[in-house]
Amino acid sequence: MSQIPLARRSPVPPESCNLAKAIDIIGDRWTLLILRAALYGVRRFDDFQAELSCPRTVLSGRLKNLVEAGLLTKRSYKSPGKRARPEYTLSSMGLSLRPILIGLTQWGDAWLGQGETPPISFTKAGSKSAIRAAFVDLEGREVRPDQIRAVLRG
Amino acid sequence: MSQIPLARRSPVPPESCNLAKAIDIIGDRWTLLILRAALYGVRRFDDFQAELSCPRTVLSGRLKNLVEAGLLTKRSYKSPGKRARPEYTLSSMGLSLRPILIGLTQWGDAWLGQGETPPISFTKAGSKSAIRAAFVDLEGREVRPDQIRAVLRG
DNA sequence: CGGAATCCGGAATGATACTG
DNA sequence: CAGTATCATTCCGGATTCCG
Repeated sequence: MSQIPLARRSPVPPESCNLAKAIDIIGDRWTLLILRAALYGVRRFDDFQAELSCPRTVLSGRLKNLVEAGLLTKRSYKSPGKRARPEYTLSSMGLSLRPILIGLTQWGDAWLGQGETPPISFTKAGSKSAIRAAFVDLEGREVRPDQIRAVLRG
Repeated sequence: MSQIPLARRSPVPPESCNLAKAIDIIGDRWTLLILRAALYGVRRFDDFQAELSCPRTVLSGRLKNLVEAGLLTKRSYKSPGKRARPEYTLSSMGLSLRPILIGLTQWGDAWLGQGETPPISFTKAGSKSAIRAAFVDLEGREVRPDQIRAVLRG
């Protein structure tokens, strides 16, 4: 099944791999669900709380971590005639996770959806055909998974 | 910064979203590191353990979960003249997570790498130019992030 | 080598209540 | 609304030991 050649260790130890650092930040259930909600436009504390049904203490801590990590920006927002409220919006760092979260959603649709139609799908603006996560070369053309090669720095 | 319109709730509740199900399976630090190692060819218990430096109990539990979830396949492997050993290889379900893990690696390189050259990069076979995670339409042409539209089933 | 069983201490969770 | 404070409970990581 696996065409991957046997190895005893990975070429890059987890400590020096940026994937491990990324996992330290977002490799958490609540954190990922917060980012998911943020990508759909949720910005306020109580809205996150209603969306996630998680303890407020947990939400508070995760939001703080995400702000410190630079994925969320906390600022105060005042709608006219109302008092100011804090809101959490995605920074460009957080926004750039979008392809990954959409990719993971589509992976879930394909493997965990039990044959049902996905509740949400993604298309190109002005088109009706679906898009999917993939790899592209410098010219923006798709590279098939079996064409991918890992190159060590050296 | 964020062009995402304000929303009070996400269009799909987390319970019925396959992203949430996916997060339940892989939204865990050790699990993601196991999958990372597996994608680089690690297959055996003690090799995973040396790679991750995690308690054997933890590794044992995570491997079992991944097998039950269908991401890893456990089978017995005998090299000639030696006794049979169990080995864990990625199923096609697990292999299909590759774009996501590579995408997350590149996200980490871009935002967490502190300006250093990434220790590992990815190219198309027979080429030297880098590839990156992106979205493509049905014809395999890239779709820019600002061109992505979410469509609800209905 | 590849686990399972046991145990412990600390961290996270979750409920509830309180405050500006 | 947007948090903090408190607290019981549960869970998890880590070490150790044992076994086929």
